[in-house]
Amino acid sequence: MDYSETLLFQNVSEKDCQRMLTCMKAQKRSFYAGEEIYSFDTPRKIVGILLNGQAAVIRYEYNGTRSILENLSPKSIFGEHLSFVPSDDSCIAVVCQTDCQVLFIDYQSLTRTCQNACSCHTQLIRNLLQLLSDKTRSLSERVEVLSQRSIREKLMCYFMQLAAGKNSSTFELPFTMIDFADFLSVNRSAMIRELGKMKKEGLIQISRRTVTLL
Amino acid sequence: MDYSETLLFQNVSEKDCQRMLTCMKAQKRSFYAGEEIYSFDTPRKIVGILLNGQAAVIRYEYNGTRSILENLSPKSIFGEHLSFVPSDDSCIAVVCQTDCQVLFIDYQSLTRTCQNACSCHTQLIRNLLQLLSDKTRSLSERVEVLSQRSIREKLMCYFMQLAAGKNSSTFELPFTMIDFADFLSVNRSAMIRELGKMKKEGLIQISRRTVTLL
DNA sequence: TATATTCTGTTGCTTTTGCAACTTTTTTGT
DNA sequence: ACAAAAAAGTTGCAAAAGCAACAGAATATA
Repeated sequence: MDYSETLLFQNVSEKDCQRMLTCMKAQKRSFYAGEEIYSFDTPRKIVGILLNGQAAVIRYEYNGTRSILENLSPKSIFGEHLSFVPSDDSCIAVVCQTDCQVLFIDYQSLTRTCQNACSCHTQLIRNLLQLLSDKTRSLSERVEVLSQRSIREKLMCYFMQLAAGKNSSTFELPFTMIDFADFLSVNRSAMIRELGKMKKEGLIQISRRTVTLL
Repeated sequence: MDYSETLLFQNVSEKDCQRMLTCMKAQKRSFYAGEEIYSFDTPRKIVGILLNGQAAVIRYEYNGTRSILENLSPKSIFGEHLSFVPSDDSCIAVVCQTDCQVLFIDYQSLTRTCQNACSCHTQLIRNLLQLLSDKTRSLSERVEVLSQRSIREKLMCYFMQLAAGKNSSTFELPFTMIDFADFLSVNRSAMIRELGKMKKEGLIQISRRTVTLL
């Protein structure tokens, strides 16, 4: 794998990159679809970077409710330092939806210049800044959707984000309907009912996972 | 003002600090309670750092709905690069709730080493990393609250965050009831009704803005 | 200190959402 | 190509949340 292709090692030579990976106790691991990648219940001082595949931060409430807190695409970063705190009656984990590969890095050695003082570490921190800034942005988008009051408003808000992202009024939903409802934190059948109404009212077109805003 | 007291200029000498502030076209501005500090409608390539006072990121929907997307305490960072995208039927702004002071910095010169190549710039980026990591964490907490399904669950989730933050089961709400409802994205009277029920059921004690978890 | 304004808390009614149980369609695995 | 499993979609009913119009309390202002 060419690590310099990942955002984190952007503008770092492959050679420096390998040296730093050792220095930072980096581990690459592969997971099968459905496997748990990371649990926030037993937090470790590491960050994970999704190299490829699709994953999600999921909260399982003990009453059976499931919520998708965050949808992770390749190059997303996650870890205890950056994220969620499980409560007494829930557990939170990163679960992969497709097979995927993850790079785990020790957070301390990532943010602090090591004794070997690799000059390229500065570049690394700059890259990390970019990753975090992206994460902030995606979490803000998430807050925008979830702070909408009705199911219809949540749907429209998210659709507009997807449309803006693709720069097109037609786009694909990255979820099954089940996951989509858990992502919006609403009841699945109520959501499908609302989608039906919006379709009938001529607000959207939707077939399978393809949506068009009208 | 001693800038080295702000998180951003932590471990930077006052002298270096002043030099960099010039280099990064930093501006300190004061605002009165209720004033708009920053609007996401006409985004500028700057970040703001709240030096003191209380502010909030607020979305005004044209149908009259108001939502508090984020609550900003001193040392919080905000700006176009990190945050919210207003839609066609809403506008988003940072509004201060008390008098406050804000430091505005050009984002480009903050993240890129300038020609003068101040050695201390590395420290600055490290500090910025910390600010962003804090922001990520607070946004994640926000997502956790908003992804709760019922008003009661939202209330309890937020109360537990406040309790964890103060390390005490008694804490103060940082809002009026009106703002609190807008923060949880729920109807005010429904929220107060629910608080009443929770009190009656012995889940919490509440008088004015002081809450105790039982 | 009187008056206006904002905030808090109540209540009945309406609308939306959630829930459960079900059928139909699609996907997966052998 | 078939069976089994998972996902998508429907519906009636129940529960929760929203809304509007209040009254009383607290706060600000003149």
